Amino acid sequence: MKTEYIHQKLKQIDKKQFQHDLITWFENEQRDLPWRKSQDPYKIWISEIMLQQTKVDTVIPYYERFINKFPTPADLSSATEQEVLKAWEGLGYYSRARNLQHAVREVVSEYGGIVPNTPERLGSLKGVGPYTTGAILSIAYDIPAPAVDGNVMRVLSRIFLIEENIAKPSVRSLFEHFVEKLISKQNPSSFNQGLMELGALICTPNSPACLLCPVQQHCQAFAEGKELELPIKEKAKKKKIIPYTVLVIRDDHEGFLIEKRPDKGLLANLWQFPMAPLSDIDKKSIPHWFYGEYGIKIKIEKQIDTMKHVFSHIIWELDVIEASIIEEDANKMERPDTTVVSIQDMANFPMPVPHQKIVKQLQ
DNA sequence: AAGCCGGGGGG
DNA sequence: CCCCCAGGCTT
Repeated sequence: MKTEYIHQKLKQIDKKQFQHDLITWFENEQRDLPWRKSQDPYKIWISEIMLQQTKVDTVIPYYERFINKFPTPADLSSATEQEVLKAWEGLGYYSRARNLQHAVREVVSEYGGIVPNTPERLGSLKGVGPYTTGAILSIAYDIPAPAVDGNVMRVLSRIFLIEENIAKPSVRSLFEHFVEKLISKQNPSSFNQGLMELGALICTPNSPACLLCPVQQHCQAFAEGKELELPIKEKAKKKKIIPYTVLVIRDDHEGFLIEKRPDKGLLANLWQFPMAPLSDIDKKSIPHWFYGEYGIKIKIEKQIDTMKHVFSHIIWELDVIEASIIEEDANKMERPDTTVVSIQDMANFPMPVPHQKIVKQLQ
């Protein structure tokens, strides 16, 4: 049934002509991007992980710094996790960085530092899913494998007028079967990158430049004036708002109290100023709450700022206040994951963006 | 299949 | 304010 559907759709375009039009356009019009200067599988890999859910312009400076700091798998393998997180600071989805280092260590120990070139070995590495597997195979190794991301699904849903909900995992698999049939065996790298580049430059979500499109004559959505109706996608759910009071606590020697977040979940292993959950406690009872949690008596000095930070699924509403230490109870065990550092030394600790902003204000 | 996981930019 | 993302892991 599915194969019949794909076959039916594919019959409606001239495959060879489509490949030629797409590849020729890509090779003439592609952007000059740092990861396109080499075919080094390690560098392609780094770029593909960074590009997950992240725009090209954001990635470029991170990629340059990262490759500079960790030029080879061996370099990344021997770094500390905090170094890697610091290099990733601000990029988001920090599990990407942890998984990447874990996988690179496996490549060094199991494959002599050579990135594997089979879908099975590549796809079993941590953080390397179906998309990244196909991207590395095709771009670094010239192997015809589908690399289907949101861009590719948007482009192909328009070209073939596919009215399936692209948010469903089963539909991504449908698109992979499509690309397996459609991909150029001679030049899978330019074919895959061409689809993605087209999605980034021409076949954009809200205002596609169909009049400039190199594959316009193949596009069924354009022919029927439906390009703005595709792809079909379910609406995102509402984000839950979570209020916190952020405590910027000074000691008597220009030091500030920061803590390491848990090693799982949101912003794992990053550092932050302590945060009191306002949904659990009353604002007036913050010093009492803090004494219970940290064993340190504090006094609220003044409000510094309020800020809102939007994540993929929640929203932090932050009330930032300054506090001072009244008295420290030496009998109470200090939390192992807290430390007192100067503003200057804080630069060595990876912190979430809203906390980076607080640091910047304190300077 | 659904939830979790960041951050920035555009309209 | 809304929307858009060059995905993968966990449950």
